[in-house]
Amino acid sequence: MKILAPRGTADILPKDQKIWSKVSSTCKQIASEFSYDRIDTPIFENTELFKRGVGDQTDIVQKEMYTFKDHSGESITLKPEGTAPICRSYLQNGLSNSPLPIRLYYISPMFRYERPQAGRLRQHHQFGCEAIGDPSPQVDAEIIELGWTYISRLGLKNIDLRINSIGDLKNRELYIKELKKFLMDHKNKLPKIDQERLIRSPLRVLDSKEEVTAEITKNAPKCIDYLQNEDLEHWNELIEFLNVIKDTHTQFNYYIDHSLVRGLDYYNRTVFEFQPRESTSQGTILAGGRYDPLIEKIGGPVTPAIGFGSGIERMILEIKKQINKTDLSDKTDIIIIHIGETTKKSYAMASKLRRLGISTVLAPKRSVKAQMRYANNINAKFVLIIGEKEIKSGKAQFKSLHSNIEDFDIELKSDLIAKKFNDFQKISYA
RNA sequence: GUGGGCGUAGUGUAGUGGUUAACACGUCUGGUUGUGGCCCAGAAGAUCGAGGGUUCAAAUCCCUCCGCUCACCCCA
Repeated sequence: MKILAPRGTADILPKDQKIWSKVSSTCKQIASEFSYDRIDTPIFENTELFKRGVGDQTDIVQKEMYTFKDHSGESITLKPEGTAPICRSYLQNGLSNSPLPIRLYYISPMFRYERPQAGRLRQHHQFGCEAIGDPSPQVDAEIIELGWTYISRLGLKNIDLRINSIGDLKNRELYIKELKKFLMDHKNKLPKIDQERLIRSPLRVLDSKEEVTAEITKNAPKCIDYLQNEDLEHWNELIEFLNVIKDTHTQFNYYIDHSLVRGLDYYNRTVFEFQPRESTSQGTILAGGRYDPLIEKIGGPVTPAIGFGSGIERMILEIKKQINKTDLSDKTDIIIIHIGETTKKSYAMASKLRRLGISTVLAPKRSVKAQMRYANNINAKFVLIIGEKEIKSGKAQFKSLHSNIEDFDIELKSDLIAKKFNDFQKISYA
């Protein structure tokens, strides 16, 4: 029986490493532009953190966590999301004593026991940013702009921001009551699944995929109509900020989505998602919101905060969908072809060239024809041919496989070869 | 957790009861003596996802399991 990777996990193969490192270096670059500092928290945490932070009744905690007891009987959970651990670390390490808001980002694997499908894995990776300690809408705007900058820097087009406000707990309760009342009036017309949802979590009826329901909820009461005082002010001001962002980023586009509700308990006020315009069901590539109640829930002082998480695998899916597939794997700069009893000397030459920063391989010991074929098949840029003749004369043939540079002889000195190679590189980019 | 589709060489597919499972791409070798890409010839590579059952005979029919995939639930 072959051993396979566990369900819902994936190897990141050599051919994909280049795009992965491109995405993660973009994360770091953008975070740094916005002055966010990196933080890493452990892969696992005490289970209690997620129960209190994410919410005991959420699907994530109820059925999706990788939870186990360690040898001391402690209940441990592989992190299903990034925000609660950051807040835990923020409290534990006294980051609350730094000038607030503090700006943090992370890149980390996440674990959720779910049924895998396109864009959904049991282990996936998230890039996330959190700004802790500032209640004002300018930070909401900053976080959203950061997310947008990240997306557009990766070259993605046709991505929309959906945004909504779910206010605070009090007006949300009031709103839910009104929404329930409204939906009850149409209960008989609702599909079974939404009748159930109406009882379990009425907000979910809003983003139902049933057409009948969508038709009905068009006229449903809207959450933002129930915002009051500071919540309303916050919302209105955020919209102004969004318009500022729109003025400075040509492709930026947002729309208010009254059906947008998020599945984690800690959110309040601002919630948002970035989604490709033509996306399937797992299309959301970046999502977040304000989570002012969270830190208090896990035992800290009342502390406002906002952030987002972005799935790297989904991001890469979207990049692959949108951007022409050029061969992204690294190319060999020089391959050395060796004939006769020159293998040791050729080996030494490869070694020297590498130390000069040139990606070099020694061709496998086969016939010259086969070595050349190999050189071509791995897409090497140049070939250096070393035979007994060359060792005697001290000069070897240097040959380009792609450009129309003519073959020529070059002295068998690594620094000269390296220099020549680098000169050619410059020409080809000019 | 629920429901649909699918598992045949590295990859993509054909084959729907009957002799050594086919094709394309990829890989390797060769097409005289030390030169790639095109072309030609050849080779290697598959316990037909696993286990069980029906049958004289199973890749093909049935059952179970595993995996992939799509949708739902939910989410990045």
